[in-house]
Amino acid sequence: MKPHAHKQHSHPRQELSALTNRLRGQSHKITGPRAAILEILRQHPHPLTNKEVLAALPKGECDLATIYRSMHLLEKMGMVKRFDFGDGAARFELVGEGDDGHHHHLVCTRCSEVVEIEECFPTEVEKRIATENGFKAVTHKLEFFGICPDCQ
Amino acid sequence: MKPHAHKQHSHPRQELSALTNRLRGQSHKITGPRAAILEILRQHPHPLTNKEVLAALPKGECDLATIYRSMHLLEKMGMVKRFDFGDGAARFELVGEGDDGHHHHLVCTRCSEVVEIEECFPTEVEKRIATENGFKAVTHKLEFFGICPDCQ
DNA sequence: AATTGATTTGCAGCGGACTTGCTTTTGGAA
DNA sequence: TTCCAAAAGCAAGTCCGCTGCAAATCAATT
Repeated sequence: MKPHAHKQHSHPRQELSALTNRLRGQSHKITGPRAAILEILRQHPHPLTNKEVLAALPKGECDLATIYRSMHLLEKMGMVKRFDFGDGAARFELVGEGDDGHHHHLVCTRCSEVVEIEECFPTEVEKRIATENGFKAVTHKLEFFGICPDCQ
Repeated sequence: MKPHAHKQHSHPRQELSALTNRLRGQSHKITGPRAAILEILRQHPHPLTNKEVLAALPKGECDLATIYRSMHLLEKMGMVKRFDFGDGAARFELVGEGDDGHHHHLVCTRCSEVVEIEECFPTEVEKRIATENGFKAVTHKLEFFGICPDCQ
């Protein structure tokens, strides 16, 4: 796996204070580990595994179990979005305020380079699929896989 | 998780002999466990986890490790297609002869009911995504999630 | 039909991702 | 400052999946 090169997220990088305020607003504590994790996510606007977050943290800063628990909290609060690239490790990305974070990626199957993708599955077709099958609250997970320019 | 109800696959159910012939044709042995696994897959034309296959087998018929190994073999031969519903367990489905097995599912997040979906991500858009980013051999994974009629 | 040898199986142990119970620490409100 | 609910650290445990090795087995050959 080579160093990640990514397209930037479309929404502006959030201030750390804005992020901690969102936490505080929900009556959660701003602890050292949580601030550190948010700062790492802020600095890497790309999907990161919990282990990658741990590695990016000043060592000894925080336990891996705490990262797992923090990600659950942030996910439940909608501050972070979970992605699955099919390699068995969940990845998390900061979500902009008021955004739902729904988007997709193009992932290189050789080097794991990740590109953010604007395109999405057509809403009308998804709605038709839902009603045809009587399902409610239908969403989708969609990721693209291929070989990046450097790996061809 | 209630009993699975599914739409039938569009391609006709294959004969077990046709399946074993495909194995034999690639100079693999037709062993008891392999025949039993193929028979289970044939009877359940829906994505099954390895543990579900084991449970469907007459008990003691075969070891879980053998199922893992057989699925790898069948996947490599293109006789089986791997799906990922995001719950941490891979699922496998028989693929028709000459088919690539590419299709998608609508999964109930409450009871895990699975419906096969005909629709697919527009090819032209996928091609555009590939060329715009310089990627080759681009495919996608796409699954839909929602609440099924019974669970609403 | 018996022989034989490479393939396959069963078993058991291992690794990685993720979770959880419990004790200690800590943020932040009173 | 005091105090306590919330959070962190640690360690053990769960679940999925993989692998090394000895024993079993398919199927080719005699």
